[in-house]
Amino acid sequence: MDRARPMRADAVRNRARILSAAREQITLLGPDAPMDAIAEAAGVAVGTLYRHFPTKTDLVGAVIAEHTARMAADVEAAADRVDGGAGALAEITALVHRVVESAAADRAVKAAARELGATGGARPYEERGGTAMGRLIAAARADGDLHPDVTVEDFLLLLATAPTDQGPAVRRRWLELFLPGLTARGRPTA
Amino acid sequence: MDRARPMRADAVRNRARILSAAREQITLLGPDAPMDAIAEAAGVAVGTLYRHFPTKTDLVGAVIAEHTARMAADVEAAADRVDGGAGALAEITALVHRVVESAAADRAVKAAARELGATGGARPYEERGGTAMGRLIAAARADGDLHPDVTVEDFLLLLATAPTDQGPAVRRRWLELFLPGLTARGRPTA
DNA sequence: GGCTAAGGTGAACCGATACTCATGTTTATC
DNA sequence: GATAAACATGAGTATCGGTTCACCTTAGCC
Repeated sequence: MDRARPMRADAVRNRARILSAAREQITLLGPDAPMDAIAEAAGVAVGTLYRHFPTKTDLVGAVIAEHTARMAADVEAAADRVDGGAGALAEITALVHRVVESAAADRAVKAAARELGATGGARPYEERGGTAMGRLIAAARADGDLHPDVTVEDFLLLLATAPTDQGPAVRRRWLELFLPGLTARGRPTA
Repeated sequence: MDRARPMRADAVRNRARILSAAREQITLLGPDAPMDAIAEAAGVAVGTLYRHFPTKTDLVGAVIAEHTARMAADVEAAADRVDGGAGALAEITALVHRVVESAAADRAVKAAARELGATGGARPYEERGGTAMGRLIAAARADGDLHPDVTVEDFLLLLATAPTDQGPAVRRRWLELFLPGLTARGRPTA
């Protein structure tokens, strides 16, 4: 593979512009942002857009794949810091706050993805993030800071249900209510 | 007011059928269920549908108003039981489970309402529900079972973020994680 | 039973939006 | 700097869904 000759320079540039414009316009106009608007924002004709992404589902999928990759990298970095001796629970708490804010910023993109059934190429990143999250959970549990039955799925649930359509203050309050259910002190083991 | 003569019998019947069909079709086909599908399911022509509800927003608004009324009645009943001597925290817990399941059943309707900005005539019911919820909170706090800083808004946040797009088991787990943040034992007062 | 206003009908209208394709332009290679 | 393969263009197509309206039907009252 990789037999094909490299993309032409202008094609590379346009592809990047389209991805950026898609994220921008979806955030601005909502999940139903028209392809025409995305094309115009990218400074490109619709036909070009469709050359790079044959379908809107493909385009949105590519945008969430980028998002997921960023998230996964953040989780991995946190797990690495914990391996380096940092406090696991503190890392998790800070990470969760960051990830939730990040999800809120891209909430329209996620809505578009759900609406279209777009998974893009996000799957591998999801797995990497999940693995790293598992490391963090194990470390925090070893410290005795996390309730023993807490799993990666619980954190995905947290991520999936965070109030992304409200302000940061609401999310902080929400986490203040949610996180105790995950910690050892917050919820009795019984 | 109420000066107008009563609705014709067939009009009353059709109105009810339309509301029922709307709920059914939106649940079945998603938030974007076409008006034509709703009309057909109601056994009525589109024109009739538009006679009763001039706009899709009005129709969806009427459906969520019904939903909200049911919820509010449930909250008030619980508050009344607590006034009658029932345990406040237990009532709240059971209530929250019921309300969340109910919200899950009508999740597509709520999505449609959000999408259209339809508030319908739900406002008064929201207020009645809020007032009753306040009574429940006060009672539970008096029992020393609820964290002192918990408000009605916190419960609205819970309701707004419940994972309605997943199975009941996931919601049970989610509540298991969330509720400790509201109780006195679950979260340190410090 | 006949009258009339309230109610019902559904084909047609209209705007929006994802997607196509015939044609023109540019990059990269020799 | 000429050539061919990539790439870009954007007017046009197809479809879909909310809404309208001129005309028909029926309930309810005398």
